[in-house]
Amino acid sequence: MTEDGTAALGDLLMRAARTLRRRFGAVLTPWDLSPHQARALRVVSSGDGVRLSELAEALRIAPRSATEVADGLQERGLVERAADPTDRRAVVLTVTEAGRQVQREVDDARAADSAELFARLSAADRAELARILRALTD
Amino acid sequence: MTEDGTAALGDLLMRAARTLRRRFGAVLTPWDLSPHQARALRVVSSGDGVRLSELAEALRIAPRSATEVADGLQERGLVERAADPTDRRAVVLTVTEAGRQVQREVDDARAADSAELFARLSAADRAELARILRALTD
DNA sequence: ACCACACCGTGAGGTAACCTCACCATCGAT
DNA sequence: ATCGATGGTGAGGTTACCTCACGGTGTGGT
Repeated sequence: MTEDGTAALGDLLMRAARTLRRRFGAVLTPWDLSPHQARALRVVSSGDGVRLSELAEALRIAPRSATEVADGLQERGLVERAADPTDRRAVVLTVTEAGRQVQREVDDARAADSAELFARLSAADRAELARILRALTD
Repeated sequence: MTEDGTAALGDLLMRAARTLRRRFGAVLTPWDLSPHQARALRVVSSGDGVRLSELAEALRIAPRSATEVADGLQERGLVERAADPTDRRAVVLTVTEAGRQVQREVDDARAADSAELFARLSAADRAELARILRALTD
């Protein structure tokens, strides 16, 4: 059943991702953000006026936990809570100017780190990797 | 600076790994093991007579935390503690018969799941992916 | 118009998996 | 023989999740 080495393939993928995750975490230290917070900031930055429930879904965490993530970002002044004009139950998160700035910086730093890591691959291999991974995850 | 899309490549890799991790976690539910415990069991199974400090290093956690992982595995009767004959300070972990059995089952289940996931790739693409990932992580 | 019901965010409280610090037993080199 | 380094663990803390319960709000059925 494993003659084609798919188990080993999974290991390789996990290992590569671990390396990436580790580096990503290290990249974030200047801003004192957790990977999760960075991801949340990204979600809020891209969609404008994101509901807490939407954030929870995007981050794949319970709604209650999204509240805490939002708290953390708000304490740092990176996002703001506002009432949703279309639904008075809901709260929408909007990125602040500072948040947008941080998001840009983090994005750049991450891109630079990614570029450094993937530099050991040829351009052709990078394209090939992207194609295969895309095929793998639909 | 991101004209070659390396940042997106990182995203793709993370995403694929997340899928894999999620599935792996799901695969483990019949044995009520956490991914970390499964990994620890694997380490203890492969090397025979593994020190706690070695386990900590393999799992990349603090020595103190390895104690807890070992506790969990020992409570389930999957590993045993024994004195290291060459160093009376040290404790070595050995896998029990039950542990070896569980390890085999988990390994098979994981391989089967991996095979299912990677089945959507052609054999050529699987080989290509393996080659590229290996190049990426040395 | 009413009402039952679903849904939004959050307070309260719990858990799992980490961590650091302090400690004792032991080892190895001087 | 001594003394600094090492191996495991008790004590206690942090973080990032979780579930449950609740008050405020939208919505469809009658």
